[in-house]
Amino acid sequence: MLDLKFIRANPELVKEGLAKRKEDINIDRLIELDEKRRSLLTEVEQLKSKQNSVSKDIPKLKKEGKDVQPIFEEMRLLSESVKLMDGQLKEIEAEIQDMLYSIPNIPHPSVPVGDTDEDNVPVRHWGEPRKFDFDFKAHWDIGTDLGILDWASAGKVTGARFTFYRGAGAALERALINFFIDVHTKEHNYEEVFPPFMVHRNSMVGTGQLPKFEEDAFKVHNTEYFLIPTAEVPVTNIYREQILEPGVLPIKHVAYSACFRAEAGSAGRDTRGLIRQHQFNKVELVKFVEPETSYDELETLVNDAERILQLLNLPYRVSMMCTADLGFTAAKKYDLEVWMPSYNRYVEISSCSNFEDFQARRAEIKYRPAIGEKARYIHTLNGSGLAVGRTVAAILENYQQADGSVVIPEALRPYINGLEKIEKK
RNA sequence: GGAGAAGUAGCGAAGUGGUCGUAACGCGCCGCACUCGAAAUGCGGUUGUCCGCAAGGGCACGUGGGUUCGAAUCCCACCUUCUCCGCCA
Repeated sequence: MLDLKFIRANPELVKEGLAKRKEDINIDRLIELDEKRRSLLTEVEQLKSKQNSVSKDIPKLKKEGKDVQPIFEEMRLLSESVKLMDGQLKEIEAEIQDMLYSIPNIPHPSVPVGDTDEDNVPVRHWGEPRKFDFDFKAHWDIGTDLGILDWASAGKVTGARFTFYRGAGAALERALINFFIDVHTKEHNYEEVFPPFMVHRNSMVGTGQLPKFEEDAFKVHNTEYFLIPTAEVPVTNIYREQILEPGVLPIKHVAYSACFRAEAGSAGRDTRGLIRQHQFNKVELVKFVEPETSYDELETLVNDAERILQLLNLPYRVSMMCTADLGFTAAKKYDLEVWMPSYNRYVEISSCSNFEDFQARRAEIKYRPAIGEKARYIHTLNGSGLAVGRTVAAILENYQQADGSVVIPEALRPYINGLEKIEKK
């Protein structure tokens, strides 16, 4: 959410930002509503002030034995017009709030303007895509052939876009989760959190999934709860409606969670394999930082996520997302994209974003720079560190052997009982 | 799921229809004094937010409604926490 005062003071800047995103939102209408609101507010507050001062005098007058009935009559009328105006005010404020909730973040000046993912800008590459001297397979075939990914059972038990991991596959998934968390807690100093996988509506609004993207989320029947699309939601909302004390920033959390996404509008895309599931595992990094440091923190966040791919020796590249791929809440976003032989391209495995104060303003997260100073909004950032299912896919494809087996990356072996290779039984 | 109790400043807590919510009192925190320094003591300060250039004003006692000239206080609904019972991994 943008600051209404900022919009009021910089309407052209906001319009430019929206134009870069091809968003058509009537900012003039918003400013007009804001003006209406403020004049109505001034008016009703004057009436309330009168109400208060008269109310204060009534006990005195009563004590003096004066007749207060005429004053009651007058005040009743006053009270009625206050109620009426409060009602109008509430309507205007609701409309303003709706608009503010639907305005995306303004892209950072360094973000390239673009129309499609083709306009994203590769920043750096790491590792070389492997040259195969045999007919390599896609991960869904590798997984099926090794008996470690069971699509058929998941289809029967639940439906499309779900899978069973079996045997060494299940162990691999579990090992990756532990490996990721260990690297981030031990090497990068993140505090581990294990969050609830369901949250209520306010939390989803706080991080920006709602109200605009309700069709992307799974809502739990008979409750007001939503299945989380990412651990970002519960973890960021830990600090909702809070003023953080001086000295506690930066706060860094790493959280494993299952993630649930309806994938509305993605029918027919990536239907095979682990790339686009309704449920997947992810280890998420979330940072709460002072505004002055947030862009430096974004760079280290990306580095923290990259470290995992380097340890696993998976070739990847880092891309800066253009305005078309930025997402609603981000001011700037880097994707880590891992080389996926079956796609013959790099595939997103982590998104790292700086939201600046966009989420903090929605979720009311502030900090006090020093004792006695005024509270300010913090900046929030998060990034995948990494998506687990996609990592399994990348390992299966990049580490496959001519005989159909898959070598386990060395760094991972301590987490999977020293297993060196997954072979067909 | 059933019964009961409770939600007021960073924490504890007073206030049960008005003239103390810039919210008693206590703790904590900040400053000053005393001290070589510290402790103790004393004095002062210490919520957030909105409108406004300012002066000033509005709002907030878990949340949302209602009653009333006036609500922390009365009524209704909901949320959360605690205790007991039931059930359960």
